[in-house]
Amino acid sequence: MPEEARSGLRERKKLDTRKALSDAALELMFERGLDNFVREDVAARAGVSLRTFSNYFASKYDALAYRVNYRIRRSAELLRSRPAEEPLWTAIAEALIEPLRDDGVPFGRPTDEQILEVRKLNATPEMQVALARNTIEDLVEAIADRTGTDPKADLYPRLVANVTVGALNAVLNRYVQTDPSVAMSSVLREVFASISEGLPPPPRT
Amino acid sequence: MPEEARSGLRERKKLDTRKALSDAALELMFERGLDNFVREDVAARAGVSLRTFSNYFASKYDALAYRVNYRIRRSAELLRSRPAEEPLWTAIAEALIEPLRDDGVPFGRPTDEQILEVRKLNATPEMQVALARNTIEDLVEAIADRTGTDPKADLYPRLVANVTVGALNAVLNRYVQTDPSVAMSSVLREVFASISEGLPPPPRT
DNA sequence: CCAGATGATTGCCTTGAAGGCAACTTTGCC
DNA sequence: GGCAAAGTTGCCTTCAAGGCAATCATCTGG
Repeated sequence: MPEEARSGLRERKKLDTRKALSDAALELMFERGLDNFVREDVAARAGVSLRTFSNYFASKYDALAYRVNYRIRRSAELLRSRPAEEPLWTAIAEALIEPLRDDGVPFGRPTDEQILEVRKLNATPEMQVALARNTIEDLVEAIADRTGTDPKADLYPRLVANVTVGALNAVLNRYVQTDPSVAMSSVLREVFASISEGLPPPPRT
Repeated sequence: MPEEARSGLRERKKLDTRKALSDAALELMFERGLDNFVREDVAARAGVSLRTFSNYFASKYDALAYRVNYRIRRSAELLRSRPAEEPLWTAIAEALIEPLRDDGVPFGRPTDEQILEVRKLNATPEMQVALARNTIEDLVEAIADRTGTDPKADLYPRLVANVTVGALNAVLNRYVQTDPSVAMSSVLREVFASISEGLPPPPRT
């Protein structure tokens, strides 16, 4: 059972702490830059001990990746509730897009320096690890459910999940690296439509 | 200029050291298990200092990923020399397959325990990242060349490269997770054919 | 409502990773 | 042979990861 779904004071407090730690990490990154704060700073700002930080997140990057990972988990859920007759890649695209809408702008409109920090963050291998962790498996499960395949035995759901994450990474990389004048949602729709057509060679530039 | 292409005693020695470190890491993993050796052990076996290990590889996982990364770089080269009229995904599949043939069986036929170690290794996010690092860019360049797109400005080559790596990861995961009775090359051909058809939902089991 | 059980928080500690710096050694080249 | 460039090494500091046990908060059954 996912932590988000349970109730009770204890569970809610844990969730609050996790979110507080994640937010503190993001704030510190924006204030000081990615390399100018340590886990202890994050713990201090969230009002817990360093050891407690370790109980919640395996690394600074896990804390920074929390929001994104949360969104992808939500996307996996949403994928299950998309209409059954909807084409697979449309369902995947829409499931990925919806949590982006909800999230709004957590820290106000980003300044140029903030965008630069996010770009640096996304480029680090540690961040890539943090993003890969905890998300692929949820997607594999959801896709297996939807397509009636076996997540353990069949290659198919894992393949689709990997392709999905690969595509998402490409779009995110591109989004942060160039001027985000085009809305990410429309880029995502195009990309997944293109995948469902087999990614034919000459792109319409 | 890639390190592999240069000559001279100095360059050759560096290459030898790199390979010795990578091999030592793989041997140690098979002998002791993934979690039962440290970078210092690897350095000792390769006959260099720990500090030198750090000069060659950023992490234990980078050392373990060296062979695979080397193969992928070779695949990127091979992709450029595939016939121009060949469909893109066929060219990619064949370019990925060829280096696998050359490599043979580096450590003899793997035992069950060795397969288990490789499985554990491939499952770690650290390894997934080590695999993607240093290779994606080469693939992006090669794909951009082949498709006449701009690796900086266009989303297309990055998208295809990410999808390729994602698919390769899925196959590698599957390969070590189940009995490798089917040759990897034929699985790769099927997978990329399937991608070029848009990955239609019901897989032929 | 209370007392034991269960789970969370914390401090302490050990191990390992990462990488800057300067001394020293090897290779390349004239 | 000898100088310059590049590779290797030891030493060092900082940070990360996580086991263990004590303490504290929440939960649950009587």
